[in-house]
Amino acid sequence: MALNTQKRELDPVYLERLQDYYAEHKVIPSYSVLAGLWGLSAKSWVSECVKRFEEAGYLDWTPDRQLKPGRRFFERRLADSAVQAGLPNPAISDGYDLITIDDYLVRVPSKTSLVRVKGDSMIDAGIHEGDLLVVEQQPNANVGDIVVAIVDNEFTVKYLEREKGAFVLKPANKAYPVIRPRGRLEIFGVMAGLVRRTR
Amino acid sequence: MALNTQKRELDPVYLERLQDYYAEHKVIPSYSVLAGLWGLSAKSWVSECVKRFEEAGYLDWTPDRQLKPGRRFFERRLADSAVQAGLPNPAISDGYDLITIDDYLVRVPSKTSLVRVKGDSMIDAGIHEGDLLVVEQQPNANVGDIVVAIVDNEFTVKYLEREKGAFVLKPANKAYPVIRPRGRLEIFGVMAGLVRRTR
DNA sequence: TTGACATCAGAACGATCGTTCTGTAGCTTG
DNA sequence: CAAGCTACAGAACGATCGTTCTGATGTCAA
Repeated sequence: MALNTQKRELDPVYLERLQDYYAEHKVIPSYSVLAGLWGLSAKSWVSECVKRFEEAGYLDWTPDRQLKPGRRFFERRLADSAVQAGLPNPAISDGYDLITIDDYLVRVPSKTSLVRVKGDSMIDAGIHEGDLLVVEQQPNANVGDIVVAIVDNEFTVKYLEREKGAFVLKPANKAYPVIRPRGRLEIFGVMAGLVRRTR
Repeated sequence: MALNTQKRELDPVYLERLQDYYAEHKVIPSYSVLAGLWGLSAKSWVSECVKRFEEAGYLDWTPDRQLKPGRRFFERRLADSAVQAGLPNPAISDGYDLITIDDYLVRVPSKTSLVRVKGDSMIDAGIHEGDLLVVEQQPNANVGDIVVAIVDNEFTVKYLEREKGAFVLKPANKAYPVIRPRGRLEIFGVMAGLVRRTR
């Protein structure tokens, strides 16, 4: 039926099953479990299939030779503006990798927090009330960054700017005043991203 | 130094190291690798620590008794507006509100796609160029929804509105015209959320 | 019909796995 | 200062790991 453009085919169903398993357990199973998952009863054949997925970039190995997801494993079709007919076939997709949303936003898990936005003082920066701000915790920031600062024992999200040698916090909404902190400005972290749920 | 309110402490540094390892490899390593990661040289002690993380919900086991991330493994601290002194200790914190970003945004993985936003036609809805739109694929939508429609073989993000009995696509930017599709309006999906990365 | 090749099954094997047991050093508590 | 606990190290052990080899079956082109 299908033309054998490659010398070797790899079964997209196998990949889907593995991805579903991973989605549930967040872990790549052992070869014996894989055999059950794929309906095979020979580990040797599992080994062969794993090699193909490895060559195709769907699986990889840690430095300690543990099986792990490869670069293309998390590809969720990033639908681009040009639309081809119907839904794209992820197994043949060429090109791009988009990973999980979490990975997209979080670089250092241990230093990343989420802050829920209150008020509309940053509305002109596209930051709405109720949005979740992805914040990388760090004690200092650069001018122009959107920072989460601690003012009067509360979080506040503002642009960090410099004014006459002193740091000030500028809202992105003309209805709000610039905050000129007396004394030291305590910075909780820098905005690294934003998450909004609309349904 | 620290009061031993719990009979057993678990080292938050261990968890952070493991989370960072997982962020890099997407896999929980073996006990020997964990020993290296944590600077221990006895697997017996690794086993003990793993048990504590398991009891705390940070680690878990697959049905096949493989170690996997637990329910709290991906939790990120949702910092609320009221700030307590200093940084919260994620390992001992109680009363937290922790969520995972993927779960927050994606309800039905198999029907969820990401679409990168082009242009500023929805700027007044806080949707910027370059943002990733979380889209739940479905062929129809309600009036007022923000939809991703297919017009002239391209994705376009607009409000779905009704005008004289016909569906129209309204931008959230006065500089753009309302789109009145001739014939059937093809809807790719409905916006379920938004993701923006700013660094 | 006969190779050539791909797809699987099954078994053997050394390596590595996680568990468990014993031992020790340091700190607390009484 | 003795008892008890925590925090580790080290070794032994059976279970399981992934690799590799042999062989059966199916398909397809020559």
